Amino acid sequence: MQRRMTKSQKVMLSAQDWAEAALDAIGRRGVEGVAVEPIARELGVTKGSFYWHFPNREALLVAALQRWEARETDEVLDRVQQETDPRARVKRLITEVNTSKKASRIYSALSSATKPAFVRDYVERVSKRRLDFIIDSYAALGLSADNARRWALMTFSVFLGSLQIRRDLPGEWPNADEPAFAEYVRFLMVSLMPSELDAANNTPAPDVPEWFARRGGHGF
Amino acid sequence: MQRRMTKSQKVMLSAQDWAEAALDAIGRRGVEGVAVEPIARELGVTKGSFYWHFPNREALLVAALQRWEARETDEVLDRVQQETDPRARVKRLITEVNTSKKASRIYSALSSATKPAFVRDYVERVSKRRLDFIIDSYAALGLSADNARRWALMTFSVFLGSLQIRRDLPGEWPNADEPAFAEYVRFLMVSLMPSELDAANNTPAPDVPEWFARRGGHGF
DNA sequence: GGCTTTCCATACGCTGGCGTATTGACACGC
DNA sequence: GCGTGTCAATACGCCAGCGTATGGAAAGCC
Repeated sequence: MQRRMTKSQKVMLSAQDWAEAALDAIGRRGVEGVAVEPIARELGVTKGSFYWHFPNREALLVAALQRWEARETDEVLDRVQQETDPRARVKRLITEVNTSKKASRIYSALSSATKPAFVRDYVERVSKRRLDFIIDSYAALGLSADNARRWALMTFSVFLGSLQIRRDLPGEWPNADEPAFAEYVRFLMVSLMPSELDAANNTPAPDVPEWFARRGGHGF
Repeated sequence: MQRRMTKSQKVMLSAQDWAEAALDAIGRRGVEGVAVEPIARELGVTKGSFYWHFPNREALLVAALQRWEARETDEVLDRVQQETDPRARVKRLITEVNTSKKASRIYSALSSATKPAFVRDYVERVSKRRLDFIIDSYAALGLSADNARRWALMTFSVFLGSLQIRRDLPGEWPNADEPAFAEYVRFLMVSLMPSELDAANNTPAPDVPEWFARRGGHGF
């Protein structure tokens, strides 16, 4: 990628560069930390540059969010969607608990943001798209709609919770190179993957749903 | 609780009142939203009151965080700790996915906060205490240390993830009064509760860990 | 009823970030 | 080369929030 430059070899910034820097700032300082002048300093320019590319700060946030939404849907989901076998796809889904630290920080920063109201819309769309995709993946295993939904909610919860644990308690989470990590992922694999039995009788009896008898139901 | 008042029936604020208002502000506007003058307006006073009770804004944040840490440890954990039977305790733990919306908003706001560095210390302490408690609860079922840790990590992840889903996708989460909610909780109960078999043979074979054979191991 | 303590109001200066206006330096078409 | 368009620096006014200083009202003490 050849960047545009001036004759004196100084980099010319584009709106995309600003949007990317804003996304990075969201990950490091939160949405409130997306301030024009600090980002300009980080980019080595002044805000005179910014207000040529954008009308105001909100427009920068929108650009960053669009960039984020596109990445989270197109890239991440496509990466899993290439798995055609339903079971392999769900397995791939489970291993996604080990996503990049930067991506997870952006996600949770946006998730807890309140001030520009439209941020919540982006978060909601991305989250819903992810959840729906997971539901579809479980449905492809032969589960009923209700059961696919339950499994997907649990798997999505594990995914989101793992991101938070890795950030809040990095010492408690096994490193990707340790054997404990691979063991934990395999543990999740067993716990988050329904058995063929679940896929078979997925017409829940009114009193005893099929998932109830899965492992015997320990007397509750 | 009798509040102190002046003769003209005007409420006298205490430092605790400010800390509580700050905690509320964290839940509604995030840590950055803890601003002295806005909170003063909400409390119906001016910041002249605040700077009598506190030296500066950081002290207010510390007071709010101390209050939060005390509540999250003493209250919440004690509520579960009253269950003496190990199995009942884990079950009680799982139903805790349905905590108050306000508490969950505070937790995630603090979790994604970056600016005052000491916030992370409080979050880490509270999170670690929660996780350790869950680990102990699973260990009380007879699981080995490694297994208790795995189950606890998954359960804690589900708990944290559920909070986030309820906030980001409130429509996707079943309401507490719907039957779907009770069904989902029972589903979690089965999925997050190890079988007696797990508790029995918890000496992992080197090649085939015991959790591997739990449900047959679907060929990975 | 003075005196002190407690709690709050008011007024002020300061800083950081937003947005605008103006000017300037290249690059490019022609 | 000479306008014209592109990108950026500088200077300015504005506002919100922090922290300080000072004054003041009510209550308690004796």
